Amino acid sequence: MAKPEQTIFYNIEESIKSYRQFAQKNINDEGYDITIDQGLILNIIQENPGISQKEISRRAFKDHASITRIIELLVKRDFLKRDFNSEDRRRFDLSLTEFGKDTLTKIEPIVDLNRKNAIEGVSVEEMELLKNILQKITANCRTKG
Amino acid sequence: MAKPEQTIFYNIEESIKSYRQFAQKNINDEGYDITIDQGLILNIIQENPGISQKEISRRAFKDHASITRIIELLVKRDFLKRDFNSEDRRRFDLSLTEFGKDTLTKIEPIVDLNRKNAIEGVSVEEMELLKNILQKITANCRTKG
DNA sequence: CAAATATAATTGATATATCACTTATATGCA
DNA sequence: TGCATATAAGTGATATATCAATTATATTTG
Repeated sequence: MAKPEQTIFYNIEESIKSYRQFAQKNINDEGYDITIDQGLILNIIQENPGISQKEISRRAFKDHASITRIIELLVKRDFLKRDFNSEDRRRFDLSLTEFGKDTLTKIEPIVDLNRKNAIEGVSVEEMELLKNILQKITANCRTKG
Repeated sequence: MAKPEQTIFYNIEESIKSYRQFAQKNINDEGYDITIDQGLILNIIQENPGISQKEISRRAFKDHASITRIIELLVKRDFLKRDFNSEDRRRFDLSLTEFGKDTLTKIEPIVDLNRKNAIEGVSVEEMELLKNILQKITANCRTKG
């Protein structure tokens, strides 16, 4: 087997883990007790009123079981409100609480800055290339899987 | 906040998750009950006799607590043998059992094929570019973190 | 040498990932 | 209408990630 360190998958893992660590640290350092995944889910819900958990799971690229549990936590921590959907009783209406909205508003600039800092020195063309290649890999894994 | 789906980090997450899913499925389909992380750790140990858990954690880009637990599992499942190190009693000597060696030998061609298939259609130049850009992102996150 | 410090590994707590299975409800079709 | 099937979400089991604190041992230094 080729040495794992020499494969591109190692670099991909390394970069995304570095980013997650970096992003989480900057949020914690500002005094917010929320994970980047939780923030991501809050953002998706706020931007897509009426969204189903299934659709959140697709957008966040997470398993629906994970979404169930993250939402549970978000409700427990009072970031999120969950009401039954009157039209489809299998579903729930998710909405941010005032505290959730407030927190999201405050962490958004941190998240934006994190992203900006992480890609500093990478040109627009490089970003396009990077995106295209990654999408090619994703497509390979999906079609062959 | 910019839409998460439009950031490069989304593409990175998407590609690495697709790859992991694809790779794991192909190993399971061949009848092996081992995770790709466990296989990775076995490979690192086999290729680096006498390696410490600390060093494994650095190479596998995993937290040392994760390594402790993965190794625990590998021992429990009889893939790995763990003896006290006579020179430094804080450390352990890790080595693959016959079953571990055998399993690794058998999954290696699958792993190689997985990697090959996942990057099909990506040129050598593109791979170099991809690697360089990812390393730039990693470096940004580390130096700014 | 003894105390301070550093290092290797473990543990506990919490969060997330993934799979398979289940439950509840909705929808489509005979 | 009534049953088969599809869909939304939850649950249980297991694996992994991360942080902080702890334990055991080694090394450094006064």
